[in-house]
Amino acid sequence: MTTASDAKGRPHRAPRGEGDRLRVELLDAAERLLAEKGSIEAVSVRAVATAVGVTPPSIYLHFEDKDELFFEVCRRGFLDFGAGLAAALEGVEDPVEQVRALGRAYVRFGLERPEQYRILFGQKVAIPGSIETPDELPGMQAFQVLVDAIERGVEAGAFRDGDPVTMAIGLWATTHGYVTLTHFEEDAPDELPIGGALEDVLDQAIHGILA
Amino acid sequence: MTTASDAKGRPHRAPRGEGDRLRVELLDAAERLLAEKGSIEAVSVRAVATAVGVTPPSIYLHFEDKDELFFEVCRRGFLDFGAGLAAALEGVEDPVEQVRALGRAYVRFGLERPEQYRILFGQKVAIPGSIETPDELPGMQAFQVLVDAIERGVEAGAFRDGDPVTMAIGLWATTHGYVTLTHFEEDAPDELPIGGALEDVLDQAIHGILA
DNA sequence: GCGTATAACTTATCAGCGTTAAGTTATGGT
DNA sequence: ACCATAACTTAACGCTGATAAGTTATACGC
Repeated sequence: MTTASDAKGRPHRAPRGEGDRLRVELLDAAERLLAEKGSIEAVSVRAVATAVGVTPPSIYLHFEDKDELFFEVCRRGFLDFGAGLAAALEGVEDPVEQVRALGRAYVRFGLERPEQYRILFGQKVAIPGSIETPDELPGMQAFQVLVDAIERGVEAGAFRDGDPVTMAIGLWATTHGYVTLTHFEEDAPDELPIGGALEDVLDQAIHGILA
Repeated sequence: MTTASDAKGRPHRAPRGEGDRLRVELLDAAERLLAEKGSIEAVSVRAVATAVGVTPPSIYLHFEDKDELFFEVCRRGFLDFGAGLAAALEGVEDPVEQVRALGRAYVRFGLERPEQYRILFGQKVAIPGSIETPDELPGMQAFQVLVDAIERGVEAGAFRDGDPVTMAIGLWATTHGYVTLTHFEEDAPDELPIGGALEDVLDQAIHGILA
């Protein structure tokens, strides 16, 4: 077992210029293990390393530390999320309905992928020093999509005349809170009637910013 | 140092029936250290033990494990939370203003004690098996306070004619989401303009359920 | 006031964690 | 064919949460 292949026959050493191959494999493994275990603390650096057939210190050739590794995992996950939101806008013309569609898409993502959502939004992820502007923060573009939709609604006279960013914060807070509470409900011993209230909750939130 | 007193001269062994004295001291120390360090992971069992002048294994005579210790810390904190909500209602007659006051009190707690809030509402600590009904879940009574306030508002004709529980869910989701997002903002390198939007967000949410 | 059961706490130790320093080996340009 | 070095390993550090086994002080029955 001193020679270089794991169970899948993978040679341990990548060719010269392609050290990043291991980097990607580490991210894939970390993402998978994270979905399995459900929390960052439950996924050890050692587990990630052995999952791809490599020793733990190799990770530190590609990531500053464990935090950076999992931050990167989350950043990748946010790309899916953003894509889902963007897709929700397609074919919807009315700005109010666009906002409603975004809310539904947001909640759908949160409920269909609870583990991933919890990691992205519900858990404290250390932010590496390499990130300096808010634009680089994962999820920020997704927020901007919402702000833009509201802005269109304001210009169209559908929403009240106010700061779109503030309205977006309120809506984001509502949907995020709804998702989190539904997660909590699922973990709770008996259930609150939260799960079925989405449409009403969205109605209320949107009604709150109508003109 | 084999004999039994720490820096404060505290004898290490409690009298016969009063083993719970150490339990309380451990909870106090854990709460203080949690506030200092800002996260559970940063507070080791060893640190809690030595803070009260005791060895680490002593903790396990009073708590199942580290999770239970810190869940208990938060459960105590929740008594303050409930009291804060109740206090927020005092002197406020108008149901709409009562709901607004509850929202403010909720957010205030979430922002002043972020770690405690994260543990209680963020489902970061496993719920001990000893809890069996929702009523025992921390925060459930607080939710009922909100439902009752809304119900009064509905009866007074101030809020729309609908299910108070559904409206409460929407408002709870909004405040909870607002708190969570503000936590996220504080961890971020630069800031979103979330922190100062509370009053507007509350306005929107309440406006959404007005008659 | 003595004996003794046991509550209250300690000693010693475990396996696992994230991380680092130093060593090794395969690779590709010259 | 050489050799600089990218890519990875070996070995180890100090820390963590946790447990099993040992010790000591206390309070109650007699």
